[in-house]
Amino acid sequence: MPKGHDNNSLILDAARTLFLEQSFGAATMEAVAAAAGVSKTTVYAHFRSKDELFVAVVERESEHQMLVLNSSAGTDAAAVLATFARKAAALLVAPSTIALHRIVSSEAVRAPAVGRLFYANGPQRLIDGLAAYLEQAMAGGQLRRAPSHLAAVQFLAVIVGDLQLRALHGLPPASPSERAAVASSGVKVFLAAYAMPHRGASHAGG
Amino acid sequence: MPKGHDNNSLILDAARTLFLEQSFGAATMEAVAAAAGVSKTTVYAHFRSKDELFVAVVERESEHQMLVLNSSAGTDAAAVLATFARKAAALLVAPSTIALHRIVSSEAVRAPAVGRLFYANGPQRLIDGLAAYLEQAMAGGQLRRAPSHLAAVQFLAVIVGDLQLRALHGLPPASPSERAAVASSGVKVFLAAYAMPHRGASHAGG
DNA sequence: TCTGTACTGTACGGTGCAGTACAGATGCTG
DNA sequence: CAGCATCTGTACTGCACCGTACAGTACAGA
Repeated sequence: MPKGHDNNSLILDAARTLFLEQSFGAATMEAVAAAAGVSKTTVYAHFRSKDELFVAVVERESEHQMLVLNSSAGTDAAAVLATFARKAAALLVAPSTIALHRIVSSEAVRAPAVGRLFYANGPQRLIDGLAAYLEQAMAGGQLRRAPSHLAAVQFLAVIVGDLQLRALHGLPPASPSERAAVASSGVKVFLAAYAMPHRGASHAGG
Repeated sequence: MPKGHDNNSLILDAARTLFLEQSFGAATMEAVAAAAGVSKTTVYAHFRSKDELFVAVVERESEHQMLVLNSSAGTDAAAVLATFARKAAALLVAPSTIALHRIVSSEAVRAPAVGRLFYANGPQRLIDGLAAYLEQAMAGGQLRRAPSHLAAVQFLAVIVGDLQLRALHGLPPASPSERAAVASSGVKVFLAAYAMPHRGASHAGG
């Protein structure tokens, strides 16, 4: 019965909420049990330790960090990227994303495996997905040929700017319009380097 | 006597080391005292609480996150930026920088003031310094006119790519040559958007 | 009705840590 | 030497939390 209403899911949901709202250290197992409407004993019946519960939460949660770009192969790359940029910027500074980054990076010292797990399931996939699209756009002559992985990383970096860092440190969140402005300006910078030149050229990329 | 050998400094140094190596939570006051070669009572004579000690460490430490770009006004902007990029990339992924980001972002939930303190003394200053230089280069006709603060943010973002994020999550550190490659490619992307066009144009920024 | 499984609620052991109390040592100054 | 500030070492309080034990309950199926 992989429904999503069994105690296992209830516990995971409760743990997710508390870990993200507070931190791994500040959230107690008793609070998790209470939030799940379950006894502490039951929590330990499902997860052998707090660490194991943490790993389960991170594993499930980091997969929400994905974003599909429905390329529709023929469409104008600039338009596709602009849309993607807005969505990606919103995702990268979303409260749950920020909270996840916080707790994972903080626990990454104690448990390096958690850090790798998160990065591989979250950011890495996002980058790879984007890189695949860029590769295709390069092959289709819409973008200049260049290492696609590096280009993907640069794209994501330039469209968020410092917004993610600011959010991580608890600075007041950027308004959606500010986010859109940063994302849009970032796309222009990216395209200045990677769009096919109509006339003269100056190359960019690794 | 603002020398740096009084117990106050010894305690700050010890706390810095332990907080950065482990975390705020994992470092105990007894360990701080021991590392400083001082009794726990003395630690409390200098700092009223662990939190106060933490703030003092963050305040002192975040100022090391600075970087001066000796512009020499006339020099080629591309060269200045390339040099700066290498140094900045190294700084941004340096172990102590990463560790500081980790603990601050993690404690920013509990104590938002610490997050703001760190950001203002560290990243913000770096951005502002770079923005001032860009402004000057724009005025001098070396770079296209554009909002300098946004450009500075984009510059820093694109020259580190995902290296800082990877480091935060404990992924194996990038080699100096990889860092240099990412930084150098980032500079090219930045200049593609912000260098003065020699012929035709497509604008970026804003 | 018997049995197995999953859960509840509470109480407790063990541990680790922040912060304090206190008695004594050390050293500086007049 | 007297007086004062600062430091040491140790022992202590108080507390929070992880993880477990245990006695009892709900319920499904044979």
